[in-house]
Amino acid sequence: MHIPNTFDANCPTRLILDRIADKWTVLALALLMGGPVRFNELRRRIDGVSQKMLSQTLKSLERDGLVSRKATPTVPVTVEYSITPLGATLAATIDGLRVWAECNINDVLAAQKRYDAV
Amino acid sequence: MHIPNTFDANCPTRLILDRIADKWTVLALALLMGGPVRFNELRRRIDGVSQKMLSQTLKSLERDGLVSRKATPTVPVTVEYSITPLGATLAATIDGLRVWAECNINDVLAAQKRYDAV
DNA sequence: CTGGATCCGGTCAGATACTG
DNA sequence: CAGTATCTGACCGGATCCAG
Repeated sequence: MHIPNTFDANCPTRLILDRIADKWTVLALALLMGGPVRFNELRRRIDGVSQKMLSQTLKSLERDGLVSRKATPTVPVTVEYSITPLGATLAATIDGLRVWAECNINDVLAAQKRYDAV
Repeated sequence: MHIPNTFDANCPTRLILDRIADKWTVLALALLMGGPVRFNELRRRIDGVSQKMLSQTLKSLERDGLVSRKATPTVPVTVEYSITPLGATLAATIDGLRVWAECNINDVLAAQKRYDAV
């Protein structure tokens, strides 16, 4: 398995990337790795996400089979989102990105500073 | 090292994600893993990218210290983009995503089909 | 060949209000 | 609590033209 030398508009990589390459998706998946979380709880934990965006993000994740939604008809209703086995494998991959970010953020910021100084 | 339970608007993860969470960035990085590539060559290999978007993407990547740009003053000028050591570590991480995509695209598509059928 | 500058239509995302 | 509906301004990205 090695890197292709072209990326066709609808190769698997592009199809997946077009779907998950937004920050909310990645953040939601990462948080759900810790166990089931309810809607508003998720909203609180992801700083700056609007309820509209979170709603859309979760719906897409559910459609892709990466997250499952369970509503219990209490009053008021409570909804729990949890990661699916498939989603968990993706989240594990994505977590590598988070780790990279935490390890290398300083190098990136330094590079930006150097670049902007010119 | 474990997953945080909140994502602050300017935590490292968010800062990095806000920068690289677009398809062009990821695809360009992946392609540059194979060695230096020139502008138009890159353009051809990434199906559908406009020169404007590619230009912007490469400039951002250069600013972040992930890619280096080398112009040789031939006539006409030729410009070669190559990945930096820092960029290579990110690309390796990102490649995990590409691999995941290729392995699981069918499961995702099947899930979508199931979801849409309802 | 490798871009920058500009214009412009479409989409996205925030704000707000409302529902079960 | 967990969303949906609508409206609107901002931004993105494509097309085109131009320059070094």
